[in-house]
Amino acid sequence: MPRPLKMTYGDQKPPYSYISLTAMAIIHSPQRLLPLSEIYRFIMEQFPYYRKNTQKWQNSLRHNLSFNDCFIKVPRNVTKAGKGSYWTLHPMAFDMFENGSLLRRRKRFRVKQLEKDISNWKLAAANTEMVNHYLDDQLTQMAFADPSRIAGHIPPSNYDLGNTSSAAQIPTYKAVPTTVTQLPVRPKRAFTIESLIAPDPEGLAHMDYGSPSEAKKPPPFNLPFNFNELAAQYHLYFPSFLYNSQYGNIPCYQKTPPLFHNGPLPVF
DNA sequence: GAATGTTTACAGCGGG
DNA sequence: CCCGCTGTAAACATTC
Repeated sequence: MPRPLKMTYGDQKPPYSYISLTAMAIIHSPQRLLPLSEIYRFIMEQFPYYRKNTQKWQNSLRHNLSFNDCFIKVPRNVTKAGKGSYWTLHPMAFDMFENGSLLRRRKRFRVKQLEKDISNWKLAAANTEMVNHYLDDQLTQMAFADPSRIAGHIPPSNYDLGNTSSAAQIPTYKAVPTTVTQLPVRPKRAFTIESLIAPDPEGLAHMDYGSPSEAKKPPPFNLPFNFNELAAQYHLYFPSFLYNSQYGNIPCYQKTPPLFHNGPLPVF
């Protein structure tokens, strides 16, 4: 029986791990994307315990950001100077916590190395098409050099959170034009004819995911913190962007707004 | 120099 | 007892 959580902790240490605290901060930011300093600030504002001994716990927190695959470093826009990167949550990291509780993770979230590489490359490439094409070339060369190294690492289609097609994407090692498909997320529904043909619930059918100016507001911050609830919302805010590469559909672990559209690149 | 990020090491704890 | 998760410390590199 889990210990009931209080709504405030005063100067007492809250029962959340650094991973949980960081996840809270990120999810409660309007863009689900925060620089390190803002993560610190959120934690200090919400939990007075962390207003002291800042050197110690901030070192631990940085260690967690680097060490855990569930956090993704997003490079700053190259045209926007500033120190440090932005951090976000890996979209597939949401089932880490038991019953939505942030007290202790069920299982550490890990990403296979090559998948991590692809993800990081895409993020690193987000700011310039030129870099993006360069990295595609690198992947192509890698695949030609040693296809077996790629094959076992291609994410299955269930990484596409909004797509109902089931066929896993098989890498073909054939150069194809690079395009990006943005798929709006449709909420899961019962597998019945009536349910499947019914229109999306009001407010979801016409949701615009793509406009930078319409960054969705974060949900209000309340304790105890229900991770599952917010995770569900997170996927509404961040539909999966499938990157149609020569290896099949690779998810782009990117935040809204979509970074590979034709308009001006967003400035973080 | 300070902030940020990476890595290694180790200890405590709980579960299997 | 082993293993995995977490917290802590520390060294070091990078960037502004």
